[in-house]
Amino acid sequence: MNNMNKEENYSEWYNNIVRAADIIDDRFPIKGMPVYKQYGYSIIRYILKELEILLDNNGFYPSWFPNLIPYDIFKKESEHIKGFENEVFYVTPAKPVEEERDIKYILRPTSETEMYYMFSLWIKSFRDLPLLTYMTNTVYRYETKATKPLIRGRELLWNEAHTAHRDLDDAILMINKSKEIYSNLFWNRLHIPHFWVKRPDWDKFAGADFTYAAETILPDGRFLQIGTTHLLGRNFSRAYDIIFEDEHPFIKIDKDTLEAYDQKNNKYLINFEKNQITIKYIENNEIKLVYQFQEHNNGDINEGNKELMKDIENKIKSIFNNVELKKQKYVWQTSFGLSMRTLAALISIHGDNKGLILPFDIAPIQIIIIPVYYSDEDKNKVIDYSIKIYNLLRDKYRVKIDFDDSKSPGWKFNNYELLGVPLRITIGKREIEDASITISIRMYNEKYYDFKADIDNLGNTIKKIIEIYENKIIERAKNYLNNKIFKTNNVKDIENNLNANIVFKAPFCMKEDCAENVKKNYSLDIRGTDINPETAEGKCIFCNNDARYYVYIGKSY
RNA sequence: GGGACCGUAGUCCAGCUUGGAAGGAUGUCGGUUUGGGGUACCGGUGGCCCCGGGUUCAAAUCCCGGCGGUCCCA
Repeated sequence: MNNMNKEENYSEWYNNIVRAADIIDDRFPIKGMPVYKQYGYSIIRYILKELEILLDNNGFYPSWFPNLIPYDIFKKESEHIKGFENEVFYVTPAKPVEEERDIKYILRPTSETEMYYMFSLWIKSFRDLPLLTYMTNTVYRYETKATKPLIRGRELLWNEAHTAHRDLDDAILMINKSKEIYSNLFWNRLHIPHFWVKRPDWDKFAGADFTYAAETILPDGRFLQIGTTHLLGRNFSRAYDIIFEDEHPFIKIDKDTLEAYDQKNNKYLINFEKNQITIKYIENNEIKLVYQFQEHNNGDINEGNKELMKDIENKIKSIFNNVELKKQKYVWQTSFGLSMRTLAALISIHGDNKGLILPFDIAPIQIIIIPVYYSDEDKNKVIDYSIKIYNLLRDKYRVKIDFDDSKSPGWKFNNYELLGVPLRITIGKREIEDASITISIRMYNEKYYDFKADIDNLGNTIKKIIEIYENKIIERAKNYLNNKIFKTNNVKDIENNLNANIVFKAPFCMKEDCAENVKKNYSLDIRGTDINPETAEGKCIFCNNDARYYVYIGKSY
């Protein structure tokens, strides 16, 4: 290993550790397509398993769609193709490509298009909704820039979830649910500090109405997106004809009719705002919200209350002449994904100069038993005793004894530290003599911390020690972001800290050309606003236009 | 999109400027030793010097093209 100093040179440390700890082997001769080795792939499987259990518990079911997508199906949604067409791998069946029409298939860069083609065949009734499915798979994007194992590659191992809903409200609930699921995984299982931002419009997923992203910050002060969730609205259902017949019709009233009606009748309160039309109905001197339609609806009005709906349906029909009642509706959709960048974040944030540090649940080896002996006579006793301990633990934990005679105990200590094994049990003459064991905890940048324990109450002792171990990781994770975000109202603070390995939070105008200037002048990205935005009373620190919110600004992967 | 640097044993690298017998460390294998924080020593093993073309009596070395990688800037 060249450099294992995380503080000194994070990038080099990272590249070294993913190789040394047997996560990946990137000598496979295609750029951005490393081989996942047994130890790394095991960790990945434990992470994905935790995620899949969470999805299953929330009503999702797994599915598999082919790796190839017919080119003409891929091309249906115009915004989507704009975002991806320059980075897809084209596949042709044993024939040289001369023109575009020779391209038959693409390797999926993400699965919206192929899945939604099928959704349109599957979804016929409101009873088919919501449709919730996920797929753990690989997708392919022809990255031309620098690739980095697990962070940016041409083959991307991830889990993508796709949903279809009756209405906007239900889709929004799913967006929130997806954030909960991901944050649950990040905080409770993996202890990865993160926060959610809303991407600026110019940076949202191609084909989405909006995109939320879970961001963390790596030790070098750059953002790493570890999860995203998109409100797809009805952009894809329109392109792929995902239409269902609903219980109630929606009511299409043209704007002129509504406005004319509003002026001569005060029974219905019809309110036009910037992006929203609200219709309220007065009954028994009570004002009830009847319809609300936002820009997503694009002229269609969603029902609120079911019973009221039928009633209103008839009333509206009797009042307006040119009202159109339709039960055929386009579904509302969301999609969200979580890639093995999660593992990159886990390695980068928890790891130290000795190697990996893994949350207990996802460690491929949770407890390593290392026998220590000086003579053949001792050896037999020590190994018998080790097997005895192993048998006490094997049902509950992933435990392993290292019998390898060709490596010294010291070598093994260092090796399992590198692999991030949480607990180590050392067994030698001393332990046999007083029927004890020595349990040690993997510590951040320090030697293992030793505990002496009796065999009698081993189960409980181990449980307590696991708790100590986990709490140490959680404690560090909680404090991790404290010094990484610099909140400021002064552009000088940014200029003076461009090389400080931190990100900034500052009032920003949300204009794309201003963001382009920031990129040009400082090489910083406008990453997005908090999910619950922090109001800024003032001016954009870059262009001095009005700024409504604080946004996150920094370098990113 | 623009630029800089790099590719030599499984790994990390020296050699290239000034063309002339492919080197070291590490790993790996055999052995002795050692073992509670990467034991030490001895012996062996391992190379289409990234690929293709060119210049030359002669190319790891110089030139052109490609492939692969690292980093910086937009």
